[in-house]
Amino acid sequence: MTVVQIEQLARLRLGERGIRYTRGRQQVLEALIRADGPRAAVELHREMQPPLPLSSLYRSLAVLAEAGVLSPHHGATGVTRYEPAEWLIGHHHHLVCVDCGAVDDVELSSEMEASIEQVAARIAGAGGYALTGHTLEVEGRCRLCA
Amino acid sequence: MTVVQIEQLARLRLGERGIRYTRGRQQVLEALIRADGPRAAVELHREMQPPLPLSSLYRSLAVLAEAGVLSPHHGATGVTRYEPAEWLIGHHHHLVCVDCGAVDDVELSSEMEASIEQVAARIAGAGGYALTGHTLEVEGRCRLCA
DNA sequence: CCTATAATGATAACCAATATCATTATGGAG
DNA sequence: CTCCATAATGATATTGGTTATCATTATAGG
Repeated sequence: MTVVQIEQLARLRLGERGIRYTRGRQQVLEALIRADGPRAAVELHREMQPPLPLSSLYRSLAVLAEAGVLSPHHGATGVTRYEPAEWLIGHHHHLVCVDCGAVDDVELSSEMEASIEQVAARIAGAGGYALTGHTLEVEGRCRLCA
Repeated sequence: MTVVQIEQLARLRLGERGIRYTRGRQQVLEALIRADGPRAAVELHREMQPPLPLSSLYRSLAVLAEAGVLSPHHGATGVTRYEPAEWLIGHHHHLVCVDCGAVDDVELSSEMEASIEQVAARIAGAGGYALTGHTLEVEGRCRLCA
């Protein structure tokens, strides 16, 4: 899936809900597509050119998440990171560095994914929950922090 | 493992580090042992009798986490929940309600746990990380929110 | 082109969490 | 047991990420 294709789908989804795909929101989504993992508002603000005002940035993130285009992830120290939703960039898991907090996206082979899904279904069933999703958070020390 | 046994181990660990196991810290740990899942400072504050001051409560949580007695978990809306570390209450996973935010602890059969560990090791290896741990977060809707 | 509505962005407000610091409690030495 | 050095407490102030407010600006449809 190319960047353009993803944007196409996102624009469509927003259109269905009467939400405009404005320049600012485009900037945010594109930055998140290019990033290879979840990013926080402050991080995006630093690396965006021109730098969207923080208030608009936060609102854009909230709007896009509300529309299901972005998924929020809650990391350490109370910061919320966002990335394009799974229906846009595919189902994946996260590899988190316990030292520096870096987050990498990881895709699994279908066999591994299947075994995890099976476990998740069992857990949900045992607890009387209606399963809606799962994430395997793998923690470790990245090469730089080793 | 009984509550008393867990407290014994915690007290020992604190003692090794020259940290006192005071009444306030005891209250916090006991409340978290009784709770069957992670709890936030505010939640503990509500259900503790007598209600430890929030400032002390936050500090106790930080001290106990720093000493490795508690593990922090970062949930939605930027709140941090704590629970006794796994070496005290055993390795487990979390079942999170996407609606009300309730969190239940779940233990897996050794076979399921083994398969997840295998996947985690693969992921860490592929990303060049030194594996330190993993958590499978299963999301669903609890019975009350169904 | 006009108008209704959505989006923006500067500013203020919010709230969980942390830092400060004077006071109190604790455990060991004498 | 008493004294003392040190740790812990708790009221208060502060921080920092995030959200709300609201006047201004931009956009889509008629």
